[in-house]
This record gives sequence, C-alpha cells and structure tokens, in this order.
Amino acid sequence: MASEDELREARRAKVPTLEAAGSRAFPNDFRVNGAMESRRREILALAKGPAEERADLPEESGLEGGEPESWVYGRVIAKRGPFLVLRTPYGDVQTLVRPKDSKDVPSPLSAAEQQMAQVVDLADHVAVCGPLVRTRTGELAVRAHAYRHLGKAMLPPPAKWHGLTDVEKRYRERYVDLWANPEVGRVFRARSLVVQTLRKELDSRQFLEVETPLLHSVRGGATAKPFHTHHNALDLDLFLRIAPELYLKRLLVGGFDRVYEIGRNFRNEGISTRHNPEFTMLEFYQAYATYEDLMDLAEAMLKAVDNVVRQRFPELTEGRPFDLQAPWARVPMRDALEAGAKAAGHALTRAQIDDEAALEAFAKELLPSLEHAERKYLGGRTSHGERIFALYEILAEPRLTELYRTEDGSHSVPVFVIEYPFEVSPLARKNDADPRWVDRFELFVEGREVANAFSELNDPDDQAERFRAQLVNRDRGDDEAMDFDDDYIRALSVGMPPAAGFGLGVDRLVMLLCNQASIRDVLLFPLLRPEAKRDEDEPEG
RNA sequence: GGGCCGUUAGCUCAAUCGGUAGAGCAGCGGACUUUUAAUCCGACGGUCGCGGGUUCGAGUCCCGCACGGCCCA
Repeated sequence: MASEDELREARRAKVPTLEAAGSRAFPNDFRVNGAMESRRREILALAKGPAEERADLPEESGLEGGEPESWVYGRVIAKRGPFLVLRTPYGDVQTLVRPKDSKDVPSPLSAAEQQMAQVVDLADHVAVCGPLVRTRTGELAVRAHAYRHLGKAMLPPPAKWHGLTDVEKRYRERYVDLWANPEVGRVFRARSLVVQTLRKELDSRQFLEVETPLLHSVRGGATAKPFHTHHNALDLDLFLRIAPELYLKRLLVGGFDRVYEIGRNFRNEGISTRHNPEFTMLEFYQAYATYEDLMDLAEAMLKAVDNVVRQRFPELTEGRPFDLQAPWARVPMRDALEAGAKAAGHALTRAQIDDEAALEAFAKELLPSLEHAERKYLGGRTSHGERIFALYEILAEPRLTELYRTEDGSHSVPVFVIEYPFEVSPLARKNDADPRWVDRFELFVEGREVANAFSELNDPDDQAERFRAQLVNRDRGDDEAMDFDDDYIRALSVGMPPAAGFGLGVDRLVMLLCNQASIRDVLLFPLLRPEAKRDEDEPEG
C-alpha cells in the first residue's frame, strides 16, 4: 500500500471502528471553554519550561487517584511508544494514551475509548483528559483517562524527520506547511502582530481607518500596469487598483484630516522574491503636516513595531544585519551621491553635482564603466534632476548599507533619503525655498526601500499639468502611465488642505523584520501557476 | 524575457560508464508498551514531470514542453 488512494483507503477503513465505538469520523460535539483554553496554554508553558517546574509532578506509577484532570487537544504529530504527541497553536504536548492493558498497567480508558485509540492515525485531531504526569526523562505528559476522536485525517502527514521541504509543495499546500513546520506559522503570527501594531500606532494618533475601492475605472496613484476586469451589469471595464492614494486624498478634501488604509494592491508585473502581483500597502495621509513630520512619525511607528516584534519573536529577529533602534540617518540625495561616488572611487564634489554641465560631463565619463542596463538607463536621462537621481541609484543606493551604520559599525541603520529632484517625483510638492527639489523622502532599511512619502501636491492646475504629461507618456507607448483623473482634479479644485502622505510595503517590512528572504515566505498564499491538470481532464486532440 | 539548477514511492532522498528502479520514514499484518526520529519481525508500495528522438537497450544521452527554485533584466 503506498499510492495516495490506497493510503486514503487505509484511513477510511478505520471509520467503522470509530463508529462502533460511538464516534463519528468528523464529530463536532467537543466544546472548549475559556477555562479549558487557558488551562491548555498553561500546560503547554509547563511542558516547554525548565524541568524543575515539573519536578513536583507524579510519575504514572505514583498516581493515587483524585489528581486534577485537564483536557488537551490538537493534532497527532507523533506516536512514540504509548505516547501521542499533540500539536497545538502554542506548541507540542505529550499525552500518555494506553489503548490496551499492558503487562503491568491496565488501561484507564473505557472499552470504547480503547477501540478509538487503537485506530488513531498521525494527523488526526484528538482530545484527551487526565492528570499531568512526569515521564522518566522529566518531560510532561497528560495521561489519558478520557479520550475523544475529533477529526480524521484522510491523508498522511509529511515525513516526520524531514517534514515538508519541497518549496513548491509548501506554497501550494500551505495548510500542511503551517502545521508541519511551526516556524512558518510563527512568521505569519509575527506578520499579524506587525499589522496590528501599525494600526495601534496610527489609531493612537487619531488616524481614521478607511476602506476605499479596489475596483477603479481610472488608473492612478502610481505608475504600474494594472489588472483588467469587467462589471457585467454596467458593461464597464475596470482596473484592480494599483494604489489607494487618490481616493485617500479625496477624503482629505472631505474633511477627514487623518486617514489610513491597509489593503491589497494589484500590479500586473513579473513575480520575484520581492514581487507578488497582489501585495499589501499601508498608506496614510495627514493634513497640516509636512514630509518632515512624517519622518518623525515613521521613525516612531517603526521603532514601536520593531520593539514589539523583537520582544514576541526573538527567534525570528535575532541576527539581523540592521538596527532599527539606533539613530536613523537623514540624508539629502546629493550628499548620498557624493558619499556613494567617493566609496566607488570617484572624485565627485558637491559643486559638480549642483552644476548641470559638470554633472553631465561626469555621467558621460562614467558611462563606459557601467553594465549594459545601467549605461542605457543613465545615458537616456536628459534633465539635471533625472541625472542626479540615476547617478544616485547607480552609485549610492547600493552602498547605503555600508555608508550609514551604527557607531560601532556592527549594523546598518535606516536611512531617510530626502530632497528628490522634482523631475522624478510627479505627485510631490516642490520645496518652497528651492523648487528644484520636492519635499519627499524614501526610507531604506538594509539597502531596501521600505517607504515613500511626500508633502502632497494640492494645486489642481499643477496636478492637471502633470496628468497631461502622463498622457503624453501613454501616447509614447508607456503602458504604466496614469490616466487623467477628471474627478480628482475636481476634488482638488474643491480645496485639499495642505497635507503629507506616506506609503509602506507591508510585505517587505515583514520580510525585513522577520529575516525572510522571499516575499512568498510572508504571503500565506503567494500566486503560483495552477497545477497541470491530469490527462483525464484534458480534452482529446 | 535570459541564464543556471531541480522534478524518481504518500514524505525525504539514492541509483557508478546507457544494462532487471533502491533506502529511510509513513501506511498494512504481528510483537512490544516510559517514548523523545520509539524498537523488533514480516509482507506491500513506481506513469522515474510530460512528449518525441538516438540506441539491441534510456531514470541516465539529445530535442521540445510543463511546473518550480535561484540569479539577472
């Protein structure tokens, strides 16, 4: 017996035994209450804790009767001798289940319970109730004086020693991965805590959580390729949103001074270890604030998130190469460029950067040493601002991690890069003192972009101008360009208060905080191609 | 989109130069019943990802495809 069907059949064959013993294969009459839940948690803590705390427990042979009995319940993940190991959300607990009388010890279970326990399979759900005992090696076990079958697993679990390691299978069968590999579940608990803490931080600052449409008839808020869909009754082509930005700013117009949304966005792009077509972003907008206020807020908020996650999940956060609690760097892009160029072995002065002709000459000189893609990118930039940005991206961004470090040099620190050229920031407000730059920052942690924020553009004429520029790009074949959003211009015309806005990739933040190399490891169900259908399902020919 | 790697039993993996596909675990039958990957005995378990080609003979060599992983764009 080994084919999947045969393994399923072997388990199905045990159902009549369960029924003869008075249990359904899939009963739903086992109720837990708060007391049982907290008791189970206590027992798990005791099982995991130091051995001294279990020293007072009697051994099985020392039981006198009348000891308090407790329920534990979970999935059977191992059978060892007379022990069944149950996996619970809080860890594993041993149960001592005697399905037969042995030479020295009669089974404490009823005849029906013995029958049920004899046909238990790995991965079944069961509950046992009994006194706590100490095993010969000082471990805790719950000795089953009562036994309940709670649910049959018709398929076997992964190999007990290696577990489920096939990466594709782990993603496709996450429901197995999650219980078979406890560290996987831990990442998603940490993710939940990250989101919860972000909410708490914003709620405590009087931000209002809102939900805006996912179905958009106009592309906007970011430059990206959208997914297309269709509403039948209205016969209307729609896009899945690429960003909530324009709706959230309409709410500023409407008088909600502080709003945020944590939600899914969809971008019709390739898949990689850092990209999934649907991903979660936090965006928030605050009236009467500038991007500088948001730097303070972002730093406080992310330090709080980091503290909570490190405290609750030390095993996930240890050994990270960056330190979020150290002072964060705030660096004008031109300073980062100067430092990056120096580190790359180029003499590039601030005066050269600020001088359009000098910078163009430097770029021209640099071109031959670049790889094809970078050469094409830098060579194609025509304005001073675009050139500063391209040189920054090529020379400085990859070196942020080495340039900005803790005092002892042991960890990288988060870097706010500020003073972006207006040419590369179509939605951001120009700086009042020097309109070459916009009031914008991007936040980098360990060299990876985590957040983007700026003082918002609320001049409807300026915004209309920038939409028109997007249309020109569209005509040139740029299928990532935004649409002209008439209603958004009307909203700005009604009057949007001065404000600043912030966007953060939640998936990437979780990756960083929890040391996960792939975005798929922080998404419960990453997008995969469907499995190939079996031959019998395919049409002939 | 490009390059490299992978796909063999339910799970984890072997298979030498191209010569009858193997092991551990799980499952099944039995023994044992304080185990820590429990142990012992026995029998069972295969569309070698899919399709073509070369060959007397292909898991192995060649071509194509599918799915996945990593790197690059």
